[in-house]
Amino acid sequence: MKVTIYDIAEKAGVSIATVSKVINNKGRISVETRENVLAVMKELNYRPSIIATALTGKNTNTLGLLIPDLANPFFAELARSIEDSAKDLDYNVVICNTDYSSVKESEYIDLLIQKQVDGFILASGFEQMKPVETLIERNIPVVIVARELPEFAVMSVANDDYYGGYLAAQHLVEQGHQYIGILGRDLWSNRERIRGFNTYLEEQEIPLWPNFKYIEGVEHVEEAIKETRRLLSDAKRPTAIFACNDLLAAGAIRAARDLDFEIPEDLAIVGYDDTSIATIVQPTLTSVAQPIPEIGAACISLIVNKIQGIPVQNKNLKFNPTLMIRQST
Amino acid sequence: MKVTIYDIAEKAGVSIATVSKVINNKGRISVETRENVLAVMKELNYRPSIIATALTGKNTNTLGLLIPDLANPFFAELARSIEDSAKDLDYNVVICNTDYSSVKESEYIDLLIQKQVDGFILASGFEQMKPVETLIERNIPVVIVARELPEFAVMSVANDDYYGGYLAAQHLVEQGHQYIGILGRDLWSNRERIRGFNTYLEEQEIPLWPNFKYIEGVEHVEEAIKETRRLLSDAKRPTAIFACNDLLAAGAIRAARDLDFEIPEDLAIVGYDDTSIATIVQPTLTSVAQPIPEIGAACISLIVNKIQGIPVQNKNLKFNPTLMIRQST
DNA sequence: TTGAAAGCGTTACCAA
DNA sequence: TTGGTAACGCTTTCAA
Repeated sequence: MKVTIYDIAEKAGVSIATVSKVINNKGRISVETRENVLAVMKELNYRPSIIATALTGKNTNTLGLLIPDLANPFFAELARSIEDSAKDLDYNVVICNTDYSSVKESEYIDLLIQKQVDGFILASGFEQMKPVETLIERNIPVVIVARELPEFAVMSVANDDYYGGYLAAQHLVEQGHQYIGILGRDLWSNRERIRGFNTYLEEQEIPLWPNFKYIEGVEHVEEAIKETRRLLSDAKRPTAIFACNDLLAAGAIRAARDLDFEIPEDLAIVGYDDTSIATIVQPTLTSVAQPIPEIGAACISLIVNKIQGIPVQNKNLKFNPTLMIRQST
Repeated sequence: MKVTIYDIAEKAGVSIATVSKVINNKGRISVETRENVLAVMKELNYRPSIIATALTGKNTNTLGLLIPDLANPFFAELARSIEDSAKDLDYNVVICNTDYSSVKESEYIDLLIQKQVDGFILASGFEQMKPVETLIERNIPVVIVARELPEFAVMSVANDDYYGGYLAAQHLVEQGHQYIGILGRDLWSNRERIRGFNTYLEEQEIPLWPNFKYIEGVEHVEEAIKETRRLLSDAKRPTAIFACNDLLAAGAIRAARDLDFEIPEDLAIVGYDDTSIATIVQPTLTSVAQPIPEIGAACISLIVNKIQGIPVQNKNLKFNPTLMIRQST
């Protein structure tokens, strides 16, 4: 049923080798034969099997993307921008949700290796390094996005989390806040954000939040509500909150309003990622913006160059975040 | 570098045919040989190449998912639930954004056919039917999700849009509203939702909104803000708005508040999809809920059964939406 | 119970 | 400029 290179060869009265050459624009073929073959291909609506092609050692033009959770708007927007950029270069993306689970990370990597994807874009947490090492050992192109792995010589794309945290602190302090709560899960990128945040406070000789706790669990909004309640019920409550992503910030806003705190008068809030959430919440959310489309494009550009053997100068791209000031501060 | 069936065969001192049989649990193999081969496979960390397997006519265990826009939380959540369910059955999902573009729909379908995906889940608009017909003619499994194609004998999974619209109308009318604006793009599902909505109004002999216009453009929130402004500046302004998705509803909320309308006192708003947005906005949003996890699971179940040749009784699944009442009404 | 060999749709080398 | 053919890694049929 399916039309193969043999059908084309037969109908065009040439060998399959010749057909293969015109498909790939290789070798020397007379104009006539080429046009003839092309015509037959069009007539029969021929499409080479990528499967068969891949078996001979060529690429599958497929990339694996490991992401913690598509339902988190930041990752959805990142996945979207990666997919868009991939399409421009004729690549497809297999998206896998890991839920921050090391087991799933490892399973998916195994599976996608089996499927012979040309490269991996890792946006998952990877607190566990073994699967990534496997990739590197096997010399499979990898780009890490939204975090860094200084221990490895892998390509990476990220925003400068440290600087983003620094920006957030600076903004809040300039607004007169001294006592600032922090909301975030225990992830590499958040640790960086908090490190940048605290650095600014230290520079200003402002004491750090005394009983900071990382948030557990994946239900961002719910967790943030719970934790914000705790912070606000403190004897000496914070006048501002820095949330390590917009979802957490949305939870903080909700909790604050439930307790009849006015934002930003009684409590200022800064989020991170500047996703669509930031303009949907009320009041709109001041948030540290990552240039998501640029990040996505950079991932694809890095990995495709690597796949095609094109040397790149800078293998570790870092974009500057910017502070989007809105009503919440 | 890569370990193949030949390596296993050699090291185990058997033929590749034997190895293949133990891999697939076929034919009759002595316990000893089987265990020996298994041991060697484990030792060499052997993984069959899915590419090579596929070339022999077997499945790729990969599904194509065409979605209009991952950045829309409804589709992100749907994609996530589909991916989750797929993983449970050892399938991977290639996610493609179409931006509601017929050209992209068609390009992606072509490409994924070339890549020999085992089936397609179509959540994109498909106002243009040709690509879908191609799939059907080629006898490639397809399930349509979030809309129906009564013209075709394809499998489908959806919520009952007509009933969802009806529910929304009923709720608003019961709250005393008579003059209700509608926000929605011109899509099949929205036409159904609006049809259901209007049916209820007609049953109650309430006149329909006189100058209804479908919304254009993809920037949901922005478009909704613009259109809501228009509605609210009308001489006889609506007291309620039914938005065909939560993003539009969020835009309506923003526009209303910008104009100092109190919600729900001055303007009630009902959304659709009950995505995470509904509990993030302020006030929280009354929304017609689709059972997204069930819908995702149903898609995968239908298509995998079809792929594996397992007959299914009901090829067109319809889930009942439910109304989640919150602060906006 | 095991294995030889053909076949899946391509590519690429080497001859012609 | 063209074509024959081995090779890619696996499955499957048929013999042994």
